[in-house]
Amino acid sequence: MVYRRTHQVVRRLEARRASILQAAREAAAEGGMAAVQIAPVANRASVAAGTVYRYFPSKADLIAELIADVSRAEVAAMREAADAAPGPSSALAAAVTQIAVHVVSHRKLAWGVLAEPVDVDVTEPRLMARRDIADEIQARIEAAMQAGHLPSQDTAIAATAVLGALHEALVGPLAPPDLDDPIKLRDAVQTVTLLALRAVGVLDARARGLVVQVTMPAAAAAAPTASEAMTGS
Amino acid sequence: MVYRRTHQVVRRLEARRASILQAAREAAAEGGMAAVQIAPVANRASVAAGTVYRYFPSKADLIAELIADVSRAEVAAMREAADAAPGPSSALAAAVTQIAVHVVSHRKLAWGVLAEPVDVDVTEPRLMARRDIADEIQARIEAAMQAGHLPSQDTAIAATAVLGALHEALVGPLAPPDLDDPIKLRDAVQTVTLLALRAVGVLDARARGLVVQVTMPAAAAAAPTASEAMTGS
DNA sequence: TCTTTCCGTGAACTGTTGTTCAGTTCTTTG
DNA sequence: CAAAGAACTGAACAACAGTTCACGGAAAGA
Repeated sequence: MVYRRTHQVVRRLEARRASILQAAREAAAEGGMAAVQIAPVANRASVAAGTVYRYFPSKADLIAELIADVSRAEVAAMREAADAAPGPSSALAAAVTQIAVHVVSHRKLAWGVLAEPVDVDVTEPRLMARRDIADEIQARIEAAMQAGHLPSQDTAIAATAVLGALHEALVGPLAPPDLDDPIKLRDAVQTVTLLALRAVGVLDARARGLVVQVTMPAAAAAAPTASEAMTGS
Repeated sequence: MVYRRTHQVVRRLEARRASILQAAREAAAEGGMAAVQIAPVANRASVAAGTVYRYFPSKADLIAELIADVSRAEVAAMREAADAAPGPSSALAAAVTQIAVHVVSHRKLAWGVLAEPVDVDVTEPRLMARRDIADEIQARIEAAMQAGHLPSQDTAIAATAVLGALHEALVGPLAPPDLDDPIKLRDAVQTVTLLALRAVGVLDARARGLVVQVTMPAAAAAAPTASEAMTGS
C-alpha cells in the first residue's frame, strides 16, 4: 500500500509552510529578529510549536529562508528600479534610492535581516543577503564607471561602503528617531542618497536631478514591489 | 574592630578589576563578544567565576565598561590625530583615517564593540559608543563646513553615514578577507577614506594630499596576545 | 470500513550560561 | 596569636528557548 499525497494535501502543506514563513516575517517586522521565536511564530501561524519543525529543520533554517526571501525581494526591486532608468548614472541613483526607501520603510525588518543580534547562527544567509545587495550596487557602480561617469575605483569596496552608509544612517541605532514623519523620512533618504552618490564620485547629483525622484511606497504609487504586505510596525 | 583596606589590598583589588577587564578585552579581540563569557574570562584572569561578580554586577556591566573603554580610546585617538592637522579639512581627513586604521587593526574588537550579536543587553553602551564616535566625526565635518570647505549639509546624518561606510567596508562581514596583508590593508583604508571624504563633499582629496598619511600602528599585522592558553569552550 | 501512513500536537526534555551563596582562605586588628 | 571582617571559590541553581517524541487524528488505499 503506497500512501500518496493528494493535490489538496500538497497545497495545504505548502500553504502552511508559507504561513509559517509569513508569521516569521511579520514577527520580524514588528519586533525584530528577537521576536522570531518558535513558540510565538507557531502561535501566530496557528500551529503548534512542533509543527514548525515539520517544515524547517531548525530555527536557523527558518530565519535563513526569511532572510533569503527578503533580500531576494530587495535585489529585485533595486534591479527593476535601475533598469527603468535612462542611463548608468541614473540607474545607480535609482538603485540606491530604491534600497534606501525600502530600508527605511521596513526598518525593523531590514535591521533584523542584516544586522540585529540573533541567538542562532545566521551569518551565512546574512552574508549572502549582504553580498547579493552589494553586488547589485556594485554592478551599477561598475556600469557608471565604464561609461566614464565615475572615477576609476575599487567598486567592491565602494558598494560595501555605500550599503553600510545607507544602513547605518537610516536603520541603525543612530538613525534619526523621527523618521515616521514622511517629510523627514524623504529628506533623510535624499540626504543619504546624495552622500552615497558623492562618495562614488558623482558630481552635482542634485543639480543633475539624480536624487529627486524619491517616491515613497505609501504615497505616490510609482514604487514597484509596494505590495509587500508590510505592517507598518 | 574596624577593618580597613590597606594600600596593598586596595591596589590588588584595582589590579584584579583591571585584569578582569583586560581579560574581557583580550577575549573580545580574539573571538569577538561571543568569547566574552564569564567562566572563560574569569579563567583568563586567573580568578573564579564568582569573583567576577565582586567587581561587576553583571555580565552586561562588564561588557558595558569594556565598550566604554574602547570607544573612549577611539575618540581620543581621533581627536588627537585631528587636532594635529593644519586645517579643518585635513583634520577631518585625519580623524577619518585614524578611525579607519584603528578599526581595521582591531577588527574583531571593533566588530564586537559596535555590532556583534551579544546575548545580554548592551544597546545602551553601544549607542553611546556609536554616538561618541559619530559626534567626533560630526564636529570635524561641521568645522570644515563652517570653513567653507564643504557644501552645506546635515552633518549628523553625514557623520553617521561615514561611520557606517567605514564600518561595513572594513570590519563587516563583507570586508575584504585579505586585510592581513599590510599593503591591501593600507589600500583599503585609503580607498574607504577617500570615499568618506568624497561623500561629505571634499573635492580632490587625493590630489590635495589629504588621504595619503596612512601610518599603520606597529601592532597592526600581528595578532594581539598571541600566546594564550586555550580555555576550553 | 479497515489498515497503513503521515501530519499535527504540546508537554517534557535539553543544553547552555549567567548568577548565587555557603564554605574556605586570606588580611587586618587587638 | 586569636578574633573578626573581607575576599575568593566553584559547585549548584535558575531561566529561558530550541528541540524532541509518543500519542491522537486525519487522509489514502484496499
